Amino acid sequence: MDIQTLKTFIKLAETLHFTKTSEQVLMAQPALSRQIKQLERSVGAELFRRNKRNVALTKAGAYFKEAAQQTLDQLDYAISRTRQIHNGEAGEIRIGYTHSIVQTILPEIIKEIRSRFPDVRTILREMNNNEQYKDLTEQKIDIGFATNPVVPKNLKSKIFFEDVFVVVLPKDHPLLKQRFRDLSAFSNETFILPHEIEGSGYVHTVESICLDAGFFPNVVHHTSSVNSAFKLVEAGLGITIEPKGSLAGQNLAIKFIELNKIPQKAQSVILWNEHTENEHLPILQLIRKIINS
Amino acid sequence: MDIQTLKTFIKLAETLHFTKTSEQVLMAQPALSRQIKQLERSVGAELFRRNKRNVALTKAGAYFKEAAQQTLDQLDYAISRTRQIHNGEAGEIRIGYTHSIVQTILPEIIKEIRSRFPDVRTILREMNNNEQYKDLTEQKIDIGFATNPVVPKNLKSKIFFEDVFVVVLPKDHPLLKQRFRDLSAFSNETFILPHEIEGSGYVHTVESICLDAGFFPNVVHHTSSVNSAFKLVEAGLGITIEPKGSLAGQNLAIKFIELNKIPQKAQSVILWNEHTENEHLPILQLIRKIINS
DNA sequence: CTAAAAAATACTTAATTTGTATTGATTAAT
DNA sequence: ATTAATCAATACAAATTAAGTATTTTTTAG
Repeated sequence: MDIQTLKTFIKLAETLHFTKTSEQVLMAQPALSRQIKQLERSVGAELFRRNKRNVALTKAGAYFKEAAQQTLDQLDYAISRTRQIHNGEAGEIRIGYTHSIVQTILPEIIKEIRSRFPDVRTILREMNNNEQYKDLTEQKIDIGFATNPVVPKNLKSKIFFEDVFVVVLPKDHPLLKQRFRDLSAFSNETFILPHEIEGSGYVHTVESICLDAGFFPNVVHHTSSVNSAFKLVEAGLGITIEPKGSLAGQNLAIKFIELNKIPQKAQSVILWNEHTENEHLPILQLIRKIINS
Repeated sequence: MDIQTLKTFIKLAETLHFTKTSEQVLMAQPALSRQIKQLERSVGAELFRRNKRNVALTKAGAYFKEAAQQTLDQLDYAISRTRQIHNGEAGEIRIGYTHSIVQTILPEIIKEIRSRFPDVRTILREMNNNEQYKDLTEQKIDIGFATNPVVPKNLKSKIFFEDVFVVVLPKDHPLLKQRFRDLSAFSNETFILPHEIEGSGYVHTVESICLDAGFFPNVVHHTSSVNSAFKLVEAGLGITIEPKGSLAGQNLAIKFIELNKIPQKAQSVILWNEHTENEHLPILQLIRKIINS
């Protein structure tokens, strides 16, 4: 049984006229007659009542017309939905991200994906860099947003945002009154290292900043969130080094000094697995457009 | 796009093995490869990811498999339901009947139809003989049960039950004490004619019974139901002539005398239109079996 | 009573699909 | 490391299937 045959049957059931229908579907009348007869045989029911001149639907035919129409509608929907999924216009995209990305560009990306691809469900999961490597490799997520990652060679990556590091100090810190020259002035301070991101080069990057200034940081606190690190700084328990963007929107008694002369930067990186199905290409392109603007 | 192709696709989506699937569906492997490729073209999406040795479903393919399965299930159901309707095993049958049939065989017939053809919806409508002729001709009902009908020649009919007429009298009627010879004894009585059934020969039949006895009945009341006729008889307002079966189950102060010598009988007749679709043939056959037993 | 119309047949032609043989490429085994 | 085996794709010929043309039959309209 052919789909086209069902469509033709429905046309015939509407016109109840073999000749007219055969013209509409661009085939010869005898071919139509045979096709319908064969359909009736394969369904196992008389669908039309013919009396040499008039054609009428039987009860069975009337029912089958409605049912076939429904079936075809369902199939049409399935096909277009399948095509959408193929084109990355539907389905779902699973995104892993580190906490700090939420502070920067992730909300905008999600908003854009939702408006451009309304049929795509975005599944978000906060995870550290290591987990992103693993899930990308196992194709459990489609895109990762990592922070200062050490990218495994089986994954592709692109830095899309770089931020300068700043030294964060309580607002009454004595060194704020002097002109800042370099980080060595803080060699005797106690350090609060921001959120420990496993598998990232983040901690290592901060350490290397200090080492470049000639000392190894005396870390006394590890915090899980940026804000709690700032709270500790405000309370005078130490100082910290953070990307400048982290300070946005807080209202604490802290000050910062930009480290714009050092080579280290806080990097936001997008990660993907090029062996994953390329359905998400349109979304990757969209993201590329956003992060380049 | 062919239905068989969809079935084959689903098999392949399950085995993920062209060669095995081709054996299962009894076709050569290259044919299967081509068929699937053509399916992918007509759907407009890559359904399988092949890398020269392994076959895997794409996201789109996984979705399409589920959707196609649903579609095929729906079509299967539609086909079997269509076939059922064709065979008279499903759908609906519309039955018209006169009041007096309810007294006799109709309940049994309905019960049997329901148990033998559970998927057939029985639509019952009480109507007089004339209405049955009209609705049968216009194919608004499928079967009619009429009482003493004058059958139009475009309809088929079969008498399935004959009842003797009885004269119904109040239990203290003087003539009950004498031996009954013939109806002429009641020539001076006032008559209550039972329910007026339009278009039937019913009234005419009763009249002819009296005429055969040598008088024309003096009708003073027309009643719509058998029971109210009996009530009037009980109250002494007159006598009536009814089929014997009508007396079943009543508990009034009335008596009856059988008219078993006269040729007139109360006839229950089944009517149908042979130009109607023959889907109801199995039901007609069932009814025939019931009324012959 | 004739002509037109509408669906079904008969027969030929065209198109599509299938199968066989083969290729290319990858994995497993000796 | 080389060979054998496995698996899907390609090429071409064969067969099946469906389509078209011409014709027939029956019914309705003028």
